[in-house]
Amino acid sequence: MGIVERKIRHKEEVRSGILAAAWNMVITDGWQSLSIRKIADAIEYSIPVIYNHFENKEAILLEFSIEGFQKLACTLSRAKGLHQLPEDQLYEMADAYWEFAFENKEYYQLMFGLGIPACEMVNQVSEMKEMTSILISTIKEALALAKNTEADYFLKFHTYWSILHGLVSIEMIEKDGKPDQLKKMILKDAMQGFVKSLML
Amino acid sequence: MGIVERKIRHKEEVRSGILAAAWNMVITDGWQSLSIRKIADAIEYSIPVIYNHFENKEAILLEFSIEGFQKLACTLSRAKGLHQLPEDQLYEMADAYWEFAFENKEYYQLMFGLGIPACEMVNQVSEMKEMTSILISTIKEALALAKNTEADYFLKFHTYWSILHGLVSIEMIEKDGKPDQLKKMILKDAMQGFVKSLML
DNA sequence: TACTTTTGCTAACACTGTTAATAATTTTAA
DNA sequence: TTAAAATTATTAACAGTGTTAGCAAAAGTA
Repeated sequence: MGIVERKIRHKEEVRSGILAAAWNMVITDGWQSLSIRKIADAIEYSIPVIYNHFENKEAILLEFSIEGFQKLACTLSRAKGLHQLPEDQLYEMADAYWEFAFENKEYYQLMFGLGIPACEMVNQVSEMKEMTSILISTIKEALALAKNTEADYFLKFHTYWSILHGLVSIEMIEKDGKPDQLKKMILKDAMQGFVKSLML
Repeated sequence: MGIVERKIRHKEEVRSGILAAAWNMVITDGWQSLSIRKIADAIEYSIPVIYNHFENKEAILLEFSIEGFQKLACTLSRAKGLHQLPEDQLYEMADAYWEFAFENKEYYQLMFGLGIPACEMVNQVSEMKEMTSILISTIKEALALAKNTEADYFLKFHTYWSILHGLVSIEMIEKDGKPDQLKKMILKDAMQGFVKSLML
């Protein structure tokens, strides 16, 4: 008697229906506008049904976040397989990482809690340009000896800031705070690498 | 007649009272739990009064965001002033940037929309470790020739990932998307610098 | 057919940001 | 001093949000 099978099949249909509806809304209007009520509306079930499949809203987000990390891990693995030399692998993986992030913006933003509150704001903040100009002028001075174009400065500035912002972001995401001494070492190491690469 | 002066003084008192109450709540319970109602409650005024001073909730956040960027720009400027050589300035500024971010977590998180939705999640995602291990193993292989400790791998991995995550984050924050070609150049430049620094 | 279990729904709770209409107060003018 | 005007603050509501207790309906079992 495949009755029980039909039941769990139906249950999974509803479950994937929830995810599909949710994903549809995310693609259309972003993570911010995802709501339980709208999902319930889309799947034509009442609200509490959703709570039979997911403990809460965050559980749905977690589902997508896991999916995102799976995809990313897979992408990196494939990229690595294209080369033998670790250097080449690092280039390829960086490329793949970057590509993934922008071809799967929704995933990436969810995975790393990105640009949700300040997204619309940061660009209005003129004070940010002040900060930017301090950084970029120092980069210029650091590269003054060699012959560099304006584009070079821009690239180096971006790298410099990205290292900092990336270090900070990842550190803040991680729950278990590292010892201060280790944190300092991470920063120092990253900066030494950058400055070395600046001086050719 | 200082009547009008008293009025605008009072108005500014209310305004700064709103900000003070808001900041207090942010320090205590984070950005997520900031609410107009709670602010109104704290300053012992009704809700609409807040809308006489700020257009909406985001405007209050914007106020703090601007404050944050001002502080950061000031901090960087002071750090730069401590040295003459641009290399030293870059080190010092990186240090100051880092220090600022973690001594003003609330500011930094707001400024760059950080770790809000996924903060509690990312650490639960075991799939992230899969991605991490791919990266770290490749770093290991890249450094295999020289004699390195486990700590060295860890540091390089952090730098590598931070560059990527930082680049992506900043790119996503910025409203005006750069041309794809330029994006590619930014990534390439950052990666070349990193790999160069890897090879001493 | 009667009982039990699963399943789904209604309705509510406790919140959120925002605003229209109204009352109270204060300032200005007669 | 009194009446009109302008400012200021309030109440009450709208339109949302996530979440859940209690109840009705359907389905499976005896």
